[in-house]
Amino acid sequence: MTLPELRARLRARGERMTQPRRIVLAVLANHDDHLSAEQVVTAVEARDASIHRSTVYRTLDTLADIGLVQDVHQSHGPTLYHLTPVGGDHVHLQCLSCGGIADAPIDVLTSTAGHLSRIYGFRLDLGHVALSGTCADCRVAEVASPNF
Amino acid sequence: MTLPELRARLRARGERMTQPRRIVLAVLANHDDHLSAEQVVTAVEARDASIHRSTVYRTLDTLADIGLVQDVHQSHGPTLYHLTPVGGDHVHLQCLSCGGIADAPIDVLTSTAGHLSRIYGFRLDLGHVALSGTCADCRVAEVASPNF
DNA sequence: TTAGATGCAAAATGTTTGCACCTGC
DNA sequence: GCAGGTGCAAACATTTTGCATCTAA
Repeated sequence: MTLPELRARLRARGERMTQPRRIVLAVLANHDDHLSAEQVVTAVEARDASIHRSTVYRTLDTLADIGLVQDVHQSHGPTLYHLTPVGGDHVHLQCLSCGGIADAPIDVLTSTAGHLSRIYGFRLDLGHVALSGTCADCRVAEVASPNF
Repeated sequence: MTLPELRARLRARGERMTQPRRIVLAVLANHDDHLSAEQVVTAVEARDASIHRSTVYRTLDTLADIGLVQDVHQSHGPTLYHLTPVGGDHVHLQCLSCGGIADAPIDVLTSTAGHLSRIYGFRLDLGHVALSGTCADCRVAEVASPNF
């Protein structure tokens, strides 16, 4: 999404396009991986040192409310942020061993989502989900040196 | 699981059954819902005020390492703990609206788990998973007062 | 012009750590 | 007796908040 488009979406919600918001959006747009608030703060400060960390936190919060960014919660460590993907949501796979996060298409969860909705009335929030487990690389490493 | 059994499992790992550990286990055994470390601290202090919060954190950590307790990570808020269920793992469904956590049987995720293992080599940690979404009650509330 | 956004400092929240002392085995 | 566990105090990491000031529209 381009900055004018993002601005239009902000305005549509009665929000203003300010310098800090412009820079936060630019930072997120320049990274395809997921960033912690602290990483965003660092990247924002590199562009404009006068922008305060609390503003970055508030901005990420606002953008998440609006739906322009999504937050992912890790098992350990801080919340991560990324621009809402245009092509639709993805699921996050977090490796408890190396901490890495990989994306997977939502259809790995569609049958689960239907199941939960039908049986429990629970509407699964697909983009927000972070599934914990062990990635392929770490499984190999486990076999190589078991229990260590 | 009874205390003697828990003690045996501790000893099997070379760990000691101490007063703080006894009390933490008793507290967890007396709650079928999931408790935050802070809630465990409060309950433990009610039984023995001399037990320090850091000991509770360390104890929960140790017990989780051993596998006697499991930790669940919420979208917002602290890590929750519960005794490892004897009947096998369950999945946690967290409502982003009311914050409530409900349990569901693991089989809602078994097809997803198979899928992830086959296609991505990712081994899903079923008991650790907390799925975000909206619970049935909050969905009803949404319909009653949309966008508020 | 003015509602809403920001900068700052300070606090809140949740958790970890270093170290001297204590205790279960 | 002694390795391992505990209490304490202090640090740490992440995030939130109150308030005066500033700025986009």
